[in-house]
Amino acid sequence: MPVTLQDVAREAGVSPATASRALNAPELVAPARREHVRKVAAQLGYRPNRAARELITGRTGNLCLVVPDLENPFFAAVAKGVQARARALGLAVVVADSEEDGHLETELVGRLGAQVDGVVLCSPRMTDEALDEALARDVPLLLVNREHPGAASVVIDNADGVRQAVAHLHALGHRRIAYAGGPAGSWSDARRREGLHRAAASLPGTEVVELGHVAPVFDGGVSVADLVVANAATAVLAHNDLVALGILHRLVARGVRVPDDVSVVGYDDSPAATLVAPALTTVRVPLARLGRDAVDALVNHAPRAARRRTASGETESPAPVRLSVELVVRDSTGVAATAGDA
Amino acid sequence: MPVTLQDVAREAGVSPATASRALNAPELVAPARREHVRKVAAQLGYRPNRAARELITGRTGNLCLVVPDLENPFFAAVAKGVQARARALGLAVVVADSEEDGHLETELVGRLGAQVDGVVLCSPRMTDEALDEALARDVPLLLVNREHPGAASVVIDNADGVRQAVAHLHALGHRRIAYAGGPAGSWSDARRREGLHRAAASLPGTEVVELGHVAPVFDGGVSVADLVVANAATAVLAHNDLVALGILHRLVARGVRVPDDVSVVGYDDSPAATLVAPALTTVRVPLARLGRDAVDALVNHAPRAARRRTASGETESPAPVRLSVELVVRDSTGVAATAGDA
DNA sequence: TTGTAGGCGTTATCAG
DNA sequence: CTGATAACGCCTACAA
Repeated sequence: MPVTLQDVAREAGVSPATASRALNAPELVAPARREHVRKVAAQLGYRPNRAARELITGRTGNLCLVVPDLENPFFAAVAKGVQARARALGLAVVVADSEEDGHLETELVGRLGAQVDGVVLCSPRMTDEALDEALARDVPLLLVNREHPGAASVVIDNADGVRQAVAHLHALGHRRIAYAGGPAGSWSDARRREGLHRAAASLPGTEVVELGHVAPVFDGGVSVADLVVANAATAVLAHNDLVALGILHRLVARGVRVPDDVSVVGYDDSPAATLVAPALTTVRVPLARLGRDAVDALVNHAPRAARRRTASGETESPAPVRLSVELVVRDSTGVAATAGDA
Repeated sequence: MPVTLQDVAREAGVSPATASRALNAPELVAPARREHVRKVAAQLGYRPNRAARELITGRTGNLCLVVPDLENPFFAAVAKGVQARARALGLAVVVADSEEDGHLETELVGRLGAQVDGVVLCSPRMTDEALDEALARDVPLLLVNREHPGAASVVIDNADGVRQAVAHLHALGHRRIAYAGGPAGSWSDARRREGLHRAAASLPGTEVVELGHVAPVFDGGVSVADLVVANAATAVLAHNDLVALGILHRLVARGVRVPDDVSVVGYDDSPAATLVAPALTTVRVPLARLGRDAVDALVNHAPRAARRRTASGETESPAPVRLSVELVVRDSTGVAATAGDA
């Protein structure tokens, strides 16, 4: 039987209203009383009942974070950032793992969205239509790693990351570069593909070999590594570090030397990137900041309806927060001894 | 303005009480009415207000999970398991990262514990005293990876894991085995140390070199690798895979060959273990199951007071759920060519 | 500056 | 089997 505000009020010899104000609106209460009430509350170990408060204020003090895979270091890092920033704001975080499944994701947003003040939806796998529906609910929704008309979002400069990677590989002499893309339907993958082709086009003599869509995990990389060799590419750019690591693994197992025969570049600079030797050259993404900024954007900006309508009736997106990325060169690209010969 | 139960009741032409029962206790309502109410509720898109329900039932439908570090693959995997099982039970999970800090951990349990139906506390860093206090609150608490008098817990057979690892190393010819232990105060580390010395004692001629307490992350491993060499150990057992990977990394960087010069064994078999070449020999822990069983134990077993008092007045712990572990031999131990020479 | 009173949406208790 | 009615703990006009 927990201590209620009534208990505090009685013990402090004031009315419940005064007790409430002493704790939530200190400036409305005479200093002496205020302090007295607060002291009593502390002594009694009073904890406000969130349900009661929520019932009347409509606010839960909870955020929800939905990610495709908690074990993926990328999402783990974002989750950590979200968690930290939310805590600093006095908010708790309900986390849900959608298992890379757009349908489950949609269901989770619907179910959990009803009991929180806002939802951070990270790298959504759901369709644009499903996103529209989710947006239509009255929960503030913030997208990480995807843009969508009418939705607030925090993204990274996907295209610039691949541009930097390709420029680096080109400088090393590579002319035939394979791309192990992300999951089919991945928004960031589409952005990177665009960036990749644009970058290649601006670098004369550079060819891109598309390896198709790859599961964004280690085994996904393992399964496409042979295609890199079969296509006579001298370098490969992977959708994320895990895929890059898988490629690296398979390449080494086949006796292909990295980076002498083939250079490998990852994306994210997740903690996994430095676990291996050769260490992964990768595009560093400000992971924790992605999470922190997502919370800030959600709290400050996306109050209820992120979308607005212009005079002409079109839906207008709030400008996405766009974070820059930076190539980190390590051993997995090195200087490609044979690249020029290809 | 969401649809309330009142709306449903009015629309269906029944009282709120009947509407409530039709949805939550179907057997108490005449079939025809029951279906009618349910249909109306569905049409109106009725969603029960959790706050109102919680206010009267006292149950939140939320669990809380506190881990030292979300980015550690061990905890990420446990979190994933907790998350999955909770969802299957219709529960949401509030996740908190304690940043390996016992004080923060204590605070989080206190703060979040008040708003959930139970807390899964994973690898607690807090003191026994703090644990006692946490247990004294009226939130069911379940410990993962730690035992404590009066607390329900799900653990692994820590000692048996090191026993298997040492037996393996011994069979390979190793006689001088270094141990890179976990964080100071870590319960599982203490269990493993015990197991280590017992195992070594039963294997004649085997010496254990204690390397002290190591931060349970990659860099922790990097920082103790040199001690392995300095102590002329031919094998090293690490507190977890991350530490093992750090050791591996530094060893390779120094030109020490693995496993030819030194064998390395990890613990957990987290996803990181297979990221490298040589792949890590490690003690496989059923990570997802740890999370699932934790939720099950919390829900089924730890209703309010996990502790009971015996006739004699002692506190009695419910028997911990103990999961077995299994050594997975991979390339990082191999056959130690020089081990016998040491 | 403080107290009183009403109600947020649900479920539980009872009477019918 | 069904329907009033009373809480649950808190906040917030409104009145004093």
